[in-house]
Amino acid sequence: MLNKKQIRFCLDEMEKMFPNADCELTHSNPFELVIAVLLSAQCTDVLVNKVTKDLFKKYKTPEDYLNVSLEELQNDIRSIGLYRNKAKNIQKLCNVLLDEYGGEVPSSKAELEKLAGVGRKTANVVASVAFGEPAIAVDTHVERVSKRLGICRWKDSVLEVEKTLMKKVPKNEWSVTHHRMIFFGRYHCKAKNPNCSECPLLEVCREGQKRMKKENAS
DNA sequence: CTCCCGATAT
DNA sequence: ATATCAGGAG
Repeated sequence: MLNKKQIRFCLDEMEKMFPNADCELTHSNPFELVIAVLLSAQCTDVLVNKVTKDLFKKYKTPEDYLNVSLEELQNDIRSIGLYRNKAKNIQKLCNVLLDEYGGEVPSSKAELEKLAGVGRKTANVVASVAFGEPAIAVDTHVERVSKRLGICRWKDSVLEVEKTLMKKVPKNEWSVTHHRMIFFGRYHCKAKNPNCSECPLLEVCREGQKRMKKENAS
């Protein structure tokens, strides 16, 4: 496991690599962000943005999503994948926003997590990006990077990864760290061909050193 | 744990 | 062909 000093080194190097890391989901208000993050499950941001470009022109309010049939909404988001669940969840979510929150998106993580299709990760993203609340959303990239570097254990659940990160990263850096880890995972420490040979974190990365050793042997 | 699921990279 | 993508619900 990495010690405090090594983790500090990782965070600083990630900042150098991605000084402008930020949310890459196109949105202009909290409601659009909730929809975008819900759609982003098991799907790339690039594809989500492609779909929401037209979607957000057609649907501005919760009422708009409820004034069409489920089939029509499914069709409008079909290329995203998992579209049946996502369309159903969007309409459920819109009903609750109108019934319980006056059509507005709640700002607390606890309230967000009650919404259909919104789990812990999505709630963390919305609370952090839309409302400035400190949070570390653990998605596939944050999980992979944390485990490869040795910030947490391989067998840890996403919740355990989040707890570890909250403990080891200063609270005022949670949101930026979360975004830097996503960029690092998305563009450098990729799932398939991580660029270990040109990685500034190699000296502290257990997985990177293992991969380099294997590469030299072959 | 399984299922949902199309687009893209490799 | 197959793995992967800002996961969540049952």
